[in-house]
Amino acid sequence: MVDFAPPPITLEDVARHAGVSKATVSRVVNRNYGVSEPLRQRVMQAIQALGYQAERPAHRLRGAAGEIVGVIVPDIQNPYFTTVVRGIDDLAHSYQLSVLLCHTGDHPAKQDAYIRMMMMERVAGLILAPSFGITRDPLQQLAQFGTPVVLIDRSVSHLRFDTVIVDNVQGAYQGVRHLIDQGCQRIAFVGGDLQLSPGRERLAGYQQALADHDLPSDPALIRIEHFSVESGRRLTRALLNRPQPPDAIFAASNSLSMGVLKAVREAGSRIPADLAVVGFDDVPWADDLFIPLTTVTQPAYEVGQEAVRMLLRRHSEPAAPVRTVTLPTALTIRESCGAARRAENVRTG
Amino acid sequence: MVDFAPPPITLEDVARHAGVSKATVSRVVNRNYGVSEPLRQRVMQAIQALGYQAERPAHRLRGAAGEIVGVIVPDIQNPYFTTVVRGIDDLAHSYQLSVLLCHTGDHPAKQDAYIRMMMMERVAGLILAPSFGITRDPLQQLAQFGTPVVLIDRSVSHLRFDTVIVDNVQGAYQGVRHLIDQGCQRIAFVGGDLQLSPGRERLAGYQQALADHDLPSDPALIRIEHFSVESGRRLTRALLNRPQPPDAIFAASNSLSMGVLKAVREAGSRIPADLAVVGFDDVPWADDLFIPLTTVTQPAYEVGQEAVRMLLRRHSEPAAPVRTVTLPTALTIRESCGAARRAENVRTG
DNA sequence: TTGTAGGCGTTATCAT
DNA sequence: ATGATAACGCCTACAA
Repeated sequence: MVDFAPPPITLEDVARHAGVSKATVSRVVNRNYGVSEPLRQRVMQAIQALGYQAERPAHRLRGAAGEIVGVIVPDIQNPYFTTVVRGIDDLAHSYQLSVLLCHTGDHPAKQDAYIRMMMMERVAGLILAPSFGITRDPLQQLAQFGTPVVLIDRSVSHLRFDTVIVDNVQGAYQGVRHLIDQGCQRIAFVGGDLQLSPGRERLAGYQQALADHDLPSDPALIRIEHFSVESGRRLTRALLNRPQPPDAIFAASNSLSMGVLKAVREAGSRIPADLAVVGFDDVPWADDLFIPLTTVTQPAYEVGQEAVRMLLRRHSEPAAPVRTVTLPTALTIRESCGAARRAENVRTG
Repeated sequence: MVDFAPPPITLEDVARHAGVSKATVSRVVNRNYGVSEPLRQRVMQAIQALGYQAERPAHRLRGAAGEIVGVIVPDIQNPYFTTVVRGIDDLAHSYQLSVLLCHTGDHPAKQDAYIRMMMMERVAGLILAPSFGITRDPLQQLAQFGTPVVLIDRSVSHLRFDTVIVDNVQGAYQGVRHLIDQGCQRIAFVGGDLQLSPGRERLAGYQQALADHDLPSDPALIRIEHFSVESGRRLTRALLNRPQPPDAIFAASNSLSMGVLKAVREAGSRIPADLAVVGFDDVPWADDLFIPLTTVTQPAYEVGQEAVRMLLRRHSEPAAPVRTVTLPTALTIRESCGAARRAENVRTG
C-alpha cells in the first residue's frame, strides 16, 4: 500500500522555481504592491507551472482574518432554514467567504459542541439560529474571542448579540385577522415551543388579533407542542374531536401547517368549507397541496443576507452597539383560508 | 473604536499557568499517553481556568489529518440533496468531522472555484455531486494531492473516482412498468439534462420498460429539458396540447414532477382519470399534494452516509481500487398512478 | 515521565 | 524593489 500523494507545493517551491525569495512570491500572491513587472511574470509562471495552491490554515495561523463563516441551524431539512442558508451562502460567497454549515437537531449539547468547534476553527463569524436551552457561556466565550456573532430567527433575551428576526407578532396578527375577516369566530391556535421567541410571539400576535376584534380567547382552542409535523397532526386531531370544534386554525409554523393538513384530511373535514386554515411560514409547494395553503410568508432569503451584512458590519466596527433588525412578513392568500371561496360566493350570489 | 478582544489563549499560556512545558500540555490534550496523573490534573485545571481552545488551523498546519469534509452540491434547496447532506452530516459528525458545505447552482465555474477552495482548506475529503461540464483538472489535482474524493448522484465516465449512485435505470424501469401495469399505453417521458448520468439512465430505463412490454417508443412523447419545475411545466403543457395526448407521464425528477403536476392542473386534466403520473425521487410532502404522488424513491440519506464511509475507507486504504456503490430504489405507490383508482374500480365493479 | 527544540507554510518587519 | 528572518500555535522526535 503506497501513498502516491506527492508533497504539496509550497510557497518556497515556487520561490525556488522562479529564482526569487518567499517574500516576493507572497507579495505577488496577495497584492501586486511593490513588485516589478518582470519578476511578477516569472513568479506567475512558476505558480502556473507547479500548480501552486495557497494553504489557508497556514494563512490563518499567521493571523489573517478567517475566510470561513460558520452557520448553525436546528434543521437543514426545513425549507425555511434551507432558504436562509441559501441567502447566507450567496452573499457570503460573493465576499469570498466559505460557509461552514452544521445542524443541531435542536439538541443543546450538539449546539454547544458546534459552537466550540467554530471557535477552534477560528471562523470569521458565526450565524446561529439558537436552539432552546442555549447557554450563555459558549457564545460569550466566542464573543470575548472577538468573533462576531449574529443570531437569526430566534431572539434570546439574555444574550446581547446582533440579531435578525422577522416580525412574528405582526405576522401572526396578520394571519389571524385575515381569518377573522373571512368571518371565522372560533379560531384555534396550533403552536409550538414557547421557550423559543417565535413560538411566544406568534401566540401573542394571535391573542392580540382576537382581542382587537372582540373575539373571546378560549384556552381550549390554544394548543401547544413542538414545531413538528407530528405535533400539528396530533393537536389538530384533538381540536377536531371536541364537542364544539373550531371553525379555523392558525398554525404557527410550516411543519405544524403540514400536520394540520394531514389531520384534517384524515378526519374527513373539508377545507375551507368546514375549517379554514392559515399557516405561518411559506413552503415552495404550498400551491400544489390538496388545498392551496394560505400562509404568512417570511423573507427567509433576506434574513440570511442581512445576517451576513451584520457580520461584515460588526467586523468593521467591533464596538458598535448591538443591533436587532426586524424584517416584515407578508400574507400570501391562497385557498385554505376560504378567501377564494368567499370571492366565489360573492360572484355566485 | 476599541478592540476589546483579548489575545487568544494558547498552549503556551496553559503550560505557564500549570508550570509545565508545552509538550506536556499537548500530550494531555491529545492522548493521555505518558503523563503522570498529578500533572494531568494540574494541566486540566489550567485548561479549565483559562478556557483554552485548541486552534485547529495550527493543528492542521502541523500535518494533522484535516477534520473537515467538504461537500459540494448543485442545489441546497432541493430536498433530495438536503437529505443527502443530512446523511453526510450525521455520520460525519459522529466521527468528529465538520462539514464544509457549498452549493454551485450547477454553474461549472462556481464549482471549480469551490473545489479549489476545498483544496486550499486542506479538507480531509470531498463529497461532490458534480455539475454538468465538470472538468477533469481541478478534481484530478485534488486527487493527486492525496485528498479522497467521492462522487455522488451523478457518475462521470471520464473521471475515475469512488462513486455512490442509485440504480437509475432500474428505478425508472420500475416506475414505468408500474404505469404499464395500470394499463397505460401512451406513456410520455418528461426528463432533463442528458449530459448528466441520471438524466440518461432514467431515460434508458423508460425505454427499456417500453421495449420489454412491446410498447412502441414514440419520439414525440419523449421531452427533455432541465431538471426544473419550469421545464416540467412547459414540457407537460406541450404534451397535453398534442392532438393525441399521452395517457401517462413519467417525470424524471422531483422538480420535474412538481412542474408536471402544475401543468396538468392548469390544463384542467384530472389525475389519474385523464392522465396517470409517476415521478422519480420522493418529496416529503408527496402525500399532501392535490393528488398524492406515486414516486420512485431514492435512498438519499443512505447515499450521504455511504459517501462518508467511502471517504473514510479510502483514507485508510489510499491505493485501493476505485469503487462504485449502487444503491437500489423503491416504488412508493400513492394515487397519481391510478393504482388506487383501479383498486376502487375492482371493488365497485 | 518530562522538557527542549525544530519545523509545518505563511506573512510582516526590517534590512539591503 | 527584493531578500533574509522572525514569528503564528501546534506537534513530535529526541534528549534528559
